[in-house]
Amino acid sequence: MQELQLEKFLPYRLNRAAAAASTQLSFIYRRKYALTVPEWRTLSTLAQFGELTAKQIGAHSSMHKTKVSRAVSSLSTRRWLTRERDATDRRLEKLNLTSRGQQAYKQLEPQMLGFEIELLSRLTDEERTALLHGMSMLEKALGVVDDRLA
Amino acid sequence: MQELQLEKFLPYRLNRAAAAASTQLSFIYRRKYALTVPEWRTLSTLAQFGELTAKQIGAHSSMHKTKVSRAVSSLSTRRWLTRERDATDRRLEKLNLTSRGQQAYKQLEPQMLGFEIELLSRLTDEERTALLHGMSMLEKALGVVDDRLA
DNA sequence: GCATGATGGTTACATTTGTAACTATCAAGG
DNA sequence: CCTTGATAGTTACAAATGTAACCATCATGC
Repeated sequence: MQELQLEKFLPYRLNRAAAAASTQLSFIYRRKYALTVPEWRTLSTLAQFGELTAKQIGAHSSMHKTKVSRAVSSLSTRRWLTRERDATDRRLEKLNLTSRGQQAYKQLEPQMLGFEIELLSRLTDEERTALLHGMSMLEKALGVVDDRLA
Repeated sequence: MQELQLEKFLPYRLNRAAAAASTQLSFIYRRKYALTVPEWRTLSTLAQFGELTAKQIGAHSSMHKTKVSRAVSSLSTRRWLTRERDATDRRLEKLNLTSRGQQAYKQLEPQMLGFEIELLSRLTDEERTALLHGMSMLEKALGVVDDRLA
C-alpha cells in the first residue's frame, strides 16, 4: 500500500491551486471595484448569458442560493443590475445588467482573460492542452458538469 | 479578443473541482471522526513528517496560522497529539501524534488514497499522467510550490 | 376554489474564517 | 543588561458562509 503525501494528493493540490488562482485574480477586481468573489461571478454570468433569474445564476456558477441572493442585492444597490418580477410567475425575478454594470464588466473581462492567458502561457502547448483536457475528464469524474443547463 | 465564459475559465474550474473533491472527501473523515478540513490536514501532515511545530504544519499544508492553531488545540483536546515546549527556544511547541492519533490516521489513510485512486481511475493512463504533469506546471506558474521546506 | 405540497427568494442564526492586536520569547546592538 | 525589532502562537473581533426557517407564489388534485 502506498503512503499518503499531502503535497502529492490531488484533492489537496486542487484546493491549493484554486485558492492561489482565486486570490491572485481577486486582486484585479477588488482593487478596481471592491467586488467580492460572489459578486464577480454574478456579474460575469449575467454578462455572458443576459437575462437570468437568481436560481439560474446559481446553477451556472455553482453558488449557493444565499450567496447569489446577497451578491444580487449588493449589485442592485450599486445599480449594476435591475430586478424585475416575472409577469407570469411572480416568484421569479428577472435580472439584467444595467449599462453601468456592463461597462464595469467590459473593463474587467480583458484583464481576467489576460490573467488566464498569462498563467497558461507558462506551460508548453502540449502541457496546456493536456491539462485542460485532464480537467474536463476530472470534472466529469467528480460530477461537477451540469448537463441540464440552458 | 476572446470572450470570457465562466465554465471555461480556469480559475473558476479549479475552484469548482476543488470544492467538489473536498466535499466528497470530507464525507469520509467527517462521518467517521467528525474531523474538519484543517484538523484532517494537521493530522495527515503530522503523520507524514513526524514532529513539527505549528508553523511548520502551516507551511506544509498551506494553512493560515490561526487555522492551524485551532486545529491543533482541538486535536490536543481529543488527545490525538501532544504539545511540548522546545527547551532551547521556548516560543516553539513541538507537536507529535499520540498513538490514538496515529491509529485514527491509519484508519483514514487507505480510504483517502482509495478516493483519489478511484477518482483518477476514471481517466485513461495518458489523461492521468498529463493532468498530473499539467498540475505541477500550473503550481509552478502560480508560485504555490514552496521550495524552502524541510 | 381551496387544501397540499413544491419552488424562488430572503433572512435569522450559528459556524467558520481571516485580520489585527496581543503575549511571550528570542536575537542583535549599544 | 537594556532597548529594539523580529518571531511563534493565541485570541478578540469582524466579515463571510452555510443551515434552516420563513414568506410569497404557483401547481395539483380533490
